[in-house]
Amino acid sequence: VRGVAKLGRTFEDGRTQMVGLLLPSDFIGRPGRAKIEFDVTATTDVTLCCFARAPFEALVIDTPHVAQRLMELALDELDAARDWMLLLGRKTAREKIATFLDMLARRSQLITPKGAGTAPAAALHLPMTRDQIANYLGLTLETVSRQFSALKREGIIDVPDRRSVIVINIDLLQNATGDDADGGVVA
Amino acid sequence: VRGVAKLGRTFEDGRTQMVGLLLPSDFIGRPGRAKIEFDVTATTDVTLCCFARAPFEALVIDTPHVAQRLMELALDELDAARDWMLLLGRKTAREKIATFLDMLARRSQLITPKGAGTAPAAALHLPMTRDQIANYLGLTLETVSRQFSALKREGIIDVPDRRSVIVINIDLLQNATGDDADGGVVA
DNA sequence: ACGCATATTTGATGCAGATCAAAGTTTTGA
DNA sequence: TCAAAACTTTGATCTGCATCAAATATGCGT
Repeated sequence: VRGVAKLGRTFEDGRTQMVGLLLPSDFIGRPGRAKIEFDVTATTDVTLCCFARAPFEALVIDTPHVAQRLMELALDELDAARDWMLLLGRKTAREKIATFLDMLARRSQLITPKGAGTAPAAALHLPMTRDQIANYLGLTLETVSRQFSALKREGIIDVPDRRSVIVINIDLLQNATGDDADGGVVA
Repeated sequence: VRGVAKLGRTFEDGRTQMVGLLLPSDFIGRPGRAKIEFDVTATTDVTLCCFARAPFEALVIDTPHVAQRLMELALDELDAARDWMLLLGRKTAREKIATFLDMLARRSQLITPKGAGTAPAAALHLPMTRDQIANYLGLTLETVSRQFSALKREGIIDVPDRRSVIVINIDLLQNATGDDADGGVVA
């Protein structure tokens, strides 16, 4: 209902990889499965809304719309997971950071669209530490820090404090993501 | 219905990443979405079963079980995608190859469980070229080839021809995957 | 305000895997 | 059966990111 949590897994030897971000309205767990195979860690104070399993499963079976809606959520998450696979498998450190910041920029624009028109110099709040960002992107915290510094040196972003980023040049940032520039229009 | 296809995406500069393998009984596309944002490429001859969108969407809305079943499929794929993220983000080349072979070994055992008991020296058929394996694992084809050679040198596998792998020592192979050894039993 | 704990930046170095290059090997088709 | 094309292996070298290490900044409790 409220707060941010992360979904991840840890190897025996300490390596960790975050596989998803849980935001308000997301679900944890699934009907028909007693356990989930990932760690869920709250990154802020979190308010949960719990359902007892048996009644909830009954609800899913009885109410057509519920299963339908859950299916849509699952498919959305699947698409997001696949985008993330692309990032983890093929992007460079710089592209990963740029993609991450661009994602935050887009999301915060959705949240505060009345901000400043096309939103030049939007200030983003980072919801996590460098360490957590590194886990999310499949990097180390040092590399994350270096890429932040590099983007700052190039005048693309500014980092006034450790939890904020100001995007100075969104075009250059998007260039650095490595994604296709066009809107995906294909013949 | 029949055959194997891959789901992936290609960057402008030629980099590609496969994000999923489509096997018989998997779905392509989703209700309520006209396009999908990934490439679908057949790797073998394929037989498809098509549904017209409008009637199918009506079916999903009307029939409770269908949405429920699709949700389960989507959630299964989501779990698989997340496992894959772990592999792409944090595993070494050796671990990726071992994981891939172990996955094939498990799957082929399901398909031919009557093979040879605990299946020592199971011969696996590789459904793809080194190049495609590399795309799947976020590696280059040369690295894939080298890791195959290394595992062969160590006597863990044998590679009689380019489309087959014989697992000589499944325990050593699983050790090399980097996954937890235990069956996931936690207090 | 002070000192400690935690987070971040920056530097130096090493290595895994990418890239470049060339030599096999298997398949295809005439 | 032979040549051409496609795929694979192997070698040499390079590079980006991890790792190791230390200095600096920030926030927090007292």
